Amino acid sequence: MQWFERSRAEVIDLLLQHEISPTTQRIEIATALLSYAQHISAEEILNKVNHSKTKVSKATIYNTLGLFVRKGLVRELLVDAEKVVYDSNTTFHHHFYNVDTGELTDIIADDVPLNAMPYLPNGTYVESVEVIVRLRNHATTH
Amino acid sequence: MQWFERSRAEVIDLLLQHEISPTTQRIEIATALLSYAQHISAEEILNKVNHSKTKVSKATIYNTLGLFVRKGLVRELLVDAEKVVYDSNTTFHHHFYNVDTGELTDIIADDVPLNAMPYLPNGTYVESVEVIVRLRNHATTH
DNA sequence: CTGCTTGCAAAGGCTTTGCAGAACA
DNA sequence: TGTTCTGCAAAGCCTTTGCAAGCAG
Repeated sequence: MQWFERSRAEVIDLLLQHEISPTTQRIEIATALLSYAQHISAEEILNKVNHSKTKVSKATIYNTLGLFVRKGLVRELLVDAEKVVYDSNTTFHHHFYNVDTGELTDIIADDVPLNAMPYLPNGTYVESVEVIVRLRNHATTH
Repeated sequence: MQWFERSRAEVIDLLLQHEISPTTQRIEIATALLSYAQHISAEEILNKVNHSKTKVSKATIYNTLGLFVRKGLVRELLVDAEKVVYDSNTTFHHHFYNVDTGELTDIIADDVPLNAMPYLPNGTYVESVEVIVRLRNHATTH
């Protein structure tokens, strides 16, 4: 699945749809998040944004990411003990994580029949489902 | 699924089975891990162990946990951006994580038909699969 | 002896916080 | 002018590392 670099107007629209006032910094960060690189870490956003005209501080990056997650604009994804990435694709899908290369790719949900949700504890409902399939490369002739 | 407090001999055996030399500290840590509280964090282990006779340093806890994971004695489980827990149940199963209470419970794998693994990237094999179903409590009358 | 283990304390890396100034309505 | 937002620097937290002492074979 590919993403497009969104137009400024599109990004602003998306922010508004999620009840986020579209400040310059937030537009910048959202644009980075929504660009073709779907899975992006806080640090990568920091780099990406600060290569553009608008500079954004670390504090603002982190605060804004937290805000975006709370507002449902992006999904927080735990791939590694020490690695959180943000996923701009909020549709229901899962992930391959290649431990050897660090590569993270989507699995469209329909490919993984995960419909049965039996025995839900009483009084609870499902907020989200996270499936991470950890891959390794086959040992090959070196 | 319930676990038993293992006998010292059992724990040593388990360590040996995983090619881990059973030092005093490792036995202590393994016992904590294998006790009824299946999902336990580094900090909880630290507390648990240091309430026993044998004190173990933080450094050793972390090093030992790393060792155990590498040797396949326990499974590292990412529940929260900032929370890693260790799961002494290494059989194939998944987890409910109640965001409201922090409670973490098992889903036996058979209850979630997750057999299809289509479109595996070329040259890779599945190392592990992690499914976390995030739950919330239904809003009720207060 | 020689190598593996442990533990202390320091270093590290990422994230959050406090607070003052800037931007916006 | 009041509220929201931003950014700097400091603080915090969990985890790792360096290194010396301890222990085991």
